[in-house]
Amino acid sequence: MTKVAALLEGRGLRPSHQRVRIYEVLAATKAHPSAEDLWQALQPELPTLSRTTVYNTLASFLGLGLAKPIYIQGEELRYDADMESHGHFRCRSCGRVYDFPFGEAEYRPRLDPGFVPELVQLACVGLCSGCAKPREG
Amino acid sequence: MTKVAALLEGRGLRPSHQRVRIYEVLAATKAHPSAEDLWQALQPELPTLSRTTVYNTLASFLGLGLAKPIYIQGEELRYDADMESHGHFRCRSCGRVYDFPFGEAEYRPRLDPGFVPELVQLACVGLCSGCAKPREG
DNA sequence: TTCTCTGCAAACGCTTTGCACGGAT
DNA sequence: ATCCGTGCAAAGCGTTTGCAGAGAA
Repeated sequence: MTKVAALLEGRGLRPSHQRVRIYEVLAATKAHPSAEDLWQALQPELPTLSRTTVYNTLASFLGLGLAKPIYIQGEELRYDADMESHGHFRCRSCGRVYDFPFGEAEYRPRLDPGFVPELVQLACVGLCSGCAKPREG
Repeated sequence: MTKVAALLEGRGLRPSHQRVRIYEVLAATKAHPSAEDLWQALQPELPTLSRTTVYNTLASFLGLGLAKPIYIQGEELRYDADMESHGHFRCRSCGRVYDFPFGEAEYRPRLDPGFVPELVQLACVGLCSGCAKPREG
């Protein structure tokens, strides 16, 4: 039993080959893949894998706290197996999404009394270091 | 010529009755309406108004800096005619979206060197004052 | 056998596009 | 007469749902 299989089983999810591989691919990347990205990445080794299974599996991961959804400006939903609190920076030139650290404490919103924040998300759009200075370097 | 008509004309947009009314309804609310919301709100007075026109018009407003798009956790796109910088709080119980003040300066993300943020968005999900303490008051 | 998982196909909700009519310049 | 604006209908995209067959327990 692999580590990932044990992890899934520990959350009450049967560690099917599909689920294990979807989790492994998701956890191995920092590219914040969409469902489609994951499906494409797995096509070579699992040519019969259906998008439905990817969607189903990702939905289970979200419910079980194994992954977080990343909503970026009306784009397709992306997923992240890194459960640490962090912000996301999307480069408007190359489209890549980068993490950056942030403690929720330092971005505490100035809400009216009685409002209870449960989730604080910080998102940036701009130019990444690679795209901002193409002539330097 | 009304104030709104002049505003639209000043941006090079012909102040048709539809456009003027869409802008007026958008500017008069703090509810961050979706295209569908605006279309519904205008049905009584403009029963022939099409959704397409609402979408077209809102797209022009965005392009001309007359409104801002609000992307909330995979929900339908909402619009805001308030161009001031502010965060959005969505109550997960009642679904309402509230503004809260924030200067981008106080939420400056800790990005790696070379990254150039152009837009910083802070979004919260939680319970609003009305839903957080239903028994008090 | 029973129950979950899988995956095809169809439906779905929001948004965009193609196109033709109509009204303004 | 020429444009731009409008609005119907259809397409598009990401995602969800219905259902039947496959596979594990």
